[in-house]
Amino acid sequence: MRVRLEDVARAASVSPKTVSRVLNDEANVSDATRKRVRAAMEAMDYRPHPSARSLAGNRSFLVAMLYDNNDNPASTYLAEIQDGVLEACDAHRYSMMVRPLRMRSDDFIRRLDALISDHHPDGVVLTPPITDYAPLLKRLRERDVPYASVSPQSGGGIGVSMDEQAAARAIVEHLLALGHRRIAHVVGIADHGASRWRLAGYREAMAAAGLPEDPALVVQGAFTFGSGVTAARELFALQQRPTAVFAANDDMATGVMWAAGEYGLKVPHDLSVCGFDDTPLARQLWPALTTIQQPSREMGRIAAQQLLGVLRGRGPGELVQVPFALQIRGSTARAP
Amino acid sequence: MRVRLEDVARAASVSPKTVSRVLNDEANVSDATRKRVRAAMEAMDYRPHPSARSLAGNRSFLVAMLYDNNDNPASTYLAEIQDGVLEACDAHRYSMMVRPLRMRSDDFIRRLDALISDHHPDGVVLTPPITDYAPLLKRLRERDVPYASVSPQSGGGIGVSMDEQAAARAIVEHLLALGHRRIAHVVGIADHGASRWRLAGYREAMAAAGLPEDPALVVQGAFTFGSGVTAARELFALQQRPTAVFAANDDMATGVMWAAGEYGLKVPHDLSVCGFDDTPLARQLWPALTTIQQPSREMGRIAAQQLLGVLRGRGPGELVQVPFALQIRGSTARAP
DNA sequence: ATGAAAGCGCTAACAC
DNA sequence: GTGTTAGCGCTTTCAT
Repeated sequence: MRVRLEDVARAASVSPKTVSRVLNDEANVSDATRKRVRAAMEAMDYRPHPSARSLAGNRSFLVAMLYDNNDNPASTYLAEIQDGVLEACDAHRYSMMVRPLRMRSDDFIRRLDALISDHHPDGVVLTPPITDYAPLLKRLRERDVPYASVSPQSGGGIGVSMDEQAAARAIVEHLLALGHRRIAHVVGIADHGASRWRLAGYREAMAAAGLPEDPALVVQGAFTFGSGVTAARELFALQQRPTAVFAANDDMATGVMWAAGEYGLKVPHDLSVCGFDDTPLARQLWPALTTIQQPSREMGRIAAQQLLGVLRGRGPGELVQVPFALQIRGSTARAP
Repeated sequence: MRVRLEDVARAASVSPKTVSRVLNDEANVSDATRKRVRAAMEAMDYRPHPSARSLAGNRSFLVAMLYDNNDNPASTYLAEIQDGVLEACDAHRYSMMVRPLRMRSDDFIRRLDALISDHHPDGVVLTPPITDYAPLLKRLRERDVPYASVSPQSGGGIGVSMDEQAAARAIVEHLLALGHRRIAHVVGIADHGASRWRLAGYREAMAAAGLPEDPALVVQGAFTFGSGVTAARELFALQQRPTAVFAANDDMATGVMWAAGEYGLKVPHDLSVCGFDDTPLARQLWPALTTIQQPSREMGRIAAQQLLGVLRGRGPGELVQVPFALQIRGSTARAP
């Protein structure tokens, strides 16, 4: 039969309430008692019943991870974040649920409300791009649901972020160091923070090198392979082709490499290409892709840790900054 | 304030128990009453409290999806399955949790036990390769936890499967039709069902074409890009090189294409390459990869539906077979 | 076909 | 520092 809190209490010769206190790391239990209760729990392999706990305590020990499955980033990226979040939740014996939501759908808020009413998560972790969706944030605050964000655009909340602008700058500086001057940039979906930062980093590096911005070299993409192909065709049709292309993510960079093949351009001999994210794909291409590595798994873990800190009453939480790593591979070489 | 079952009962002028009956689709409620109660629920936007429900009813309305995050398949594959499972769970107002587990770890069963004791899932969905891990299945049966499998090797249980052997046969027949005779196969991780079926299909097609098996043309891989590269190098070093390579998944096929580049072999002119799974990568390579498309998302949904059918007392469930689709792309062409 | 009473396993509020 | 009492919101069992 199931071991209940009451059984532990009897075994440790204390009241149920005391066992509850120990279980929840509350104060006002003497060290001796605490130890005795812990031993009893251990010996009996006691597992608190989550439903009883949440019913009585009015908290669910549940964290929901929200993501956009419409114009979402690469599935690898999300999978890694998810693993990180899960890891942190496990460590604190919280459970996690995942919720795909469509930001561009008009019943977004209704679905969010349903999630909250149906499952009562104690908090949520937000992943890009919904990290910056104002109506969502507003609703979460209205309903008093704490949240932590992965790579938010604004700095107000808690969670984790990476200096994407500095990373973009670093990758463009790498191209500049290889002697490239006509460097193009393929932009991501307009309102995503990722797109803005990477574009800003590109501009900053170009300006610092004394290169005036050539609007023809900045083309719009949409984070997909196909949009990379289209953007690259536009670039290759120019009178003065770029000698290097920095795409705002690896998928678009792959599209650029594909289009290069169509145009008979050899990468990296005729054209250097680089991306952003370091998806597994980046290593599998031939030549392998120069890109920026994000510690996605760790970012997921950190965001969840910040949220859990708040839920467990361990202070207000913060926005943690993580480092990036420039991965130089075969797709970039000296300018022709 | 929260609307409770009792409030609905009052509004519909019935007892709480009757509302409960309606909520759970039980018998012994007159149509008129049922309708009235439903209307009241709707009007008040009633949401049953999941914890109260599971505490009193001794069921969690929770489905756990188990996967191996050690030698797991591509993350895209799992992400799609996950989305499908989630879709089915949502439709029946079950919640879903995901659990990475390491099959090759000695505390596997302990972790499984912890999952069951801590979260009390009403059932679990198993994904390859843990679908076939005997100790796991045994423990689930011992603890009376119903499960449904995605692509199990043995036919006893419920879930969903695809005729992978027929698919492998089809892809090899495609190569044969292009005039290839020296067709190599890169095998996946030995004990995975996927590896066995795909190898069996290869053999079957070759035998049917009257080609004796050449052991040198069957090399071991491990489902990873790197293992595809290694396997291909082995093949290209042969006196008589193959003119086509069928790799047991897309990642390995990508490795084969990479190695072909190293050896100066043009795909598909000098060498045809095909894979299995139709990951997004397959379309992004250049040339794009001929492969087998699995309806992963739908498979996840179907597996979950079968499980939910059992949990909801809707009969015993079955092992549903789904069709595959041969995707012919640029990586395969007439034999040189 | 419907209802009354009891209780699932835990925690909140309040004693002491 | 510890215990007592009364629920949390639902389902069970057993009446009727």
